[in-house]
Amino acid sequence: MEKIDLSGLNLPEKEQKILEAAIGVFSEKGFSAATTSEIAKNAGVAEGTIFRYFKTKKDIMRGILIQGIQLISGKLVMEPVERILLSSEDKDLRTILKELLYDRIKLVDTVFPIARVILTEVLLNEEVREAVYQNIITRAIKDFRIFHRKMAEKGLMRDDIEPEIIFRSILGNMAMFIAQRKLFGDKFKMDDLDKEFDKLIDIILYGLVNNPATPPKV
Amino acid sequence: MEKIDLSGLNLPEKEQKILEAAIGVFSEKGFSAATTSEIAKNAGVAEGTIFRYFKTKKDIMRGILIQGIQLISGKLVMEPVERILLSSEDKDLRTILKELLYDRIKLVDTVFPIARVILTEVLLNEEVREAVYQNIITRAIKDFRIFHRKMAEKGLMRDDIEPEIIFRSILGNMAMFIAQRKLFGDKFKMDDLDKEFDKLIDIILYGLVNNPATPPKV
Amino acid sequence: MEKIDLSGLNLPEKEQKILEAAIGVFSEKGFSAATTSEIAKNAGVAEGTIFRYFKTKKDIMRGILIQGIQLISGKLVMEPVERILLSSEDKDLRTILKELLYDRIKLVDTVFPIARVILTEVLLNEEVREAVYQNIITRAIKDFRIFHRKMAEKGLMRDDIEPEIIFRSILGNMAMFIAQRKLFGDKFKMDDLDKEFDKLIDIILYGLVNNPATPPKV
Amino acid sequence: MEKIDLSGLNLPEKEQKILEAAIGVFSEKGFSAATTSEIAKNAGVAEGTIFRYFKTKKDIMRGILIQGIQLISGKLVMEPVERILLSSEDKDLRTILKELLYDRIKLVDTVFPIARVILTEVLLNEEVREAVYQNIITRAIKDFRIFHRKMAEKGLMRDDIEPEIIFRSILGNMAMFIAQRKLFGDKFKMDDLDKEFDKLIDIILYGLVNNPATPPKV
DNA sequence: TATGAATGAGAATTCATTCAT
DNA sequence: GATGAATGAATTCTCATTCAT
Repeated sequence: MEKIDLSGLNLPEKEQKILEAAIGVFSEKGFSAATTSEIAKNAGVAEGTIFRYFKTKKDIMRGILIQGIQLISGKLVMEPVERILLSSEDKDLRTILKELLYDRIKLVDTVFPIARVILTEVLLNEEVREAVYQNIITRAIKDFRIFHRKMAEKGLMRDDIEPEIIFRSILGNMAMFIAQRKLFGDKFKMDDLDKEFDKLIDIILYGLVNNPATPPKV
Repeated sequence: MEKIDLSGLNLPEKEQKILEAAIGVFSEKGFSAATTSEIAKNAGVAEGTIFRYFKTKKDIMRGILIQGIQLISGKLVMEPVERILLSSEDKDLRTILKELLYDRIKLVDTVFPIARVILTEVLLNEEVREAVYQNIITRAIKDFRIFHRKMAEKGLMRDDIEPEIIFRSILGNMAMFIAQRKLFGDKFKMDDLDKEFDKLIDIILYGLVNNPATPPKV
Repeated sequence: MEKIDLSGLNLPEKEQKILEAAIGVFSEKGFSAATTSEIAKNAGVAEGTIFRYFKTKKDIMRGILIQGIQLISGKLVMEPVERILLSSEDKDLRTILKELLYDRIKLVDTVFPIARVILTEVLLNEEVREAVYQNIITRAIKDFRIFHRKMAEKGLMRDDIEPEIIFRSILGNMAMFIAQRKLFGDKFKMDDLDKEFDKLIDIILYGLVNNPATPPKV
Repeated sequence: MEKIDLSGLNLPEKEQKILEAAIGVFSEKGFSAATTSEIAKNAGVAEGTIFRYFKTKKDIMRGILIQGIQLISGKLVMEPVERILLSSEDKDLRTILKELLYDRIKLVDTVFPIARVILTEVLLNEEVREAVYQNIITRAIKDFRIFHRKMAEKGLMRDDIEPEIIFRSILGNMAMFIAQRKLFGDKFKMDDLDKEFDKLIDIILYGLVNNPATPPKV
């Protein structure tokens, strides 16, 4: 079972173990099909112990979402984006994007289980949707807007379409790329990761039209 | 509750009712949290009746997937794509795409519940993933390849990147667009659908770079 | 285990069996210490069956209280009292009381388990107290008031003390008599029931003072 | 929460606190529904500490019963009755009874929680019934017999009925009076306590018959 | 001695599935 | 075929009790 490391969060040892185990089980079976008995076994604690840390099974999910959203909106979104925004002064868009994507995709790779838990819940649960929107999406969009303005001012990014829509497109491209790798990875022969990235970025940057003005790919 | 119409499939009346009800309940609660009792109530049959048509609850899901995949790969993928391929001789790519998307998005709108059921299962269930891959994805890619070759030959679509990747990009853009509308629809003020489509297509076609060669949008 | 017969209530067969079993178990162990598993076993049904008839264990208690209060306020209080009131025209108070007590005590004997359940709950549960007060006590007092007025008019019952207080005294005497028999029955050698009744009534009628005017007991 | 003071018993401080807390919780919820965790919280000790003083939860109940019975049979029964027996030489029965009742009822008022615990257990538990019988009832009856003989010799109390039965009647009257006050106190408008006592005693002494020989009440 | 985290047996409750009608 | 009452295995959750610190 894939395990995600929450040791950076300074939770009590058992709580951390329970959350990590729960992420694994929820990720594989979904919330309803997961049992507290299996979570306990995977966490290496007694079933009763779970309920000392989480009043109900639902509260375990809440715990995951809180930690997951924190993890994602912290490490995953805010920090690297700000880092890249600050250091991107003299790089071209392709380089920046590639750097960004590299970082992002590696990260998503490591947080895939928790991301899948969140995604499944987003599909089924209005409340979680709201939380994700408030805590992840709005912050990401805010960050992207700043980045977009900077790029647009330099003439590197189009300005005729709202940044939200551009952001959505980037997200869609990346999400599909990740989905393909994680869910159907064995079914597509892929080039090495670097070449894949170049193609992905190329599409994101220039679209699918055969444009003579398109600069040559790396 | 959203209801999907399976009357085109010539199933026995009760079986069809049960499937339609199950799609609704599975879509809202997920497979495990859905109860056969609620499905029965929504279908207007006795709980026992369900088990005359489906040996187990899992078999209901199988029934949905079979019908859903059939529905999607039939009405949703093959037929319209072929229609567009045959009639696209003298249209430019934007027109074709817009037509295609219009159709697709309307369709996805109507089959959203079943799509959500399939998507959730794809996330959790290797077996379903396999079925979806075999029945939907490969067929769609095969179709797209034909379309791509035609477009590339006319110089309307780039040829330097594999059609699978182009297809993935289109899919990612569309999926994100739909997800935004269906899951967070109340949170974004949108233009009217037509303008949204234009922007979406514009991004798909030309990417996010501020390219002087980009033709003016409608 | 003592069993009470609820067949006069026209409940569904299983519901009746469950209630009867629950009365037995609640009566012996109290509500909290009773388990649904034991109730099921005593009722001869599967544990799950209980929850088709009663949503929760608390609802079983509610069912008992409803049936019990109905039973008591119907058969136990209203009907016989009215019967005795109507037929008491030419009897003296001792005869009436004896008749009344005979009837009451036999009845209480048969409904002892349910009475014990109600009594225990009355001690612990404000809500039940309220229900008992509304449904049993007020009705009993109302009846007694009518009876008291009639007796007082004939000069057979004292009129210088509120009927509620007289009623309370009768109740207290009877309750203690029953409690002694049911809870400590093996510890006191008793005369035969008839003699016991005479003494009980004698005390109720004339008190404990050595009153020369006291008529000779039977 | 009502708290009973056990400081006269010279128990270790923590044991006393635990017993006092347990009386409160048992009295409100009954034995089974009470949790050791709540007892610990109310006692201001850790949950584990309870089990240093009492091997099991049942042993807490045993501790309460032992202390309670001791308390009742000591302070409540023996001492005051003896006091009254010794000092009653020249008082009439009404005065003696009133004095006795005043004392008793005040006392019962203060020990209501523990009395409720004992009563509930008496209803459910044969063992406790036995202990109460041996330690409280027989002693009380023995005392009352002495009192009764003295009164009967003076011609103040009837001699034609066994003292046990007279005692039972007094007890029943008092118990019902207390029950009404404690359990349904808010539902009956009462006179002031003194008048209530007079009526109660009047009924106990003279019964409910309209007896011309009955002396006028105070 | 006191603590309170951890335990796990046992309780209430749910629900897919069966089957007599 | 259709029904829905009955089932009981499985699940979540509680809580008395233990024990390392």
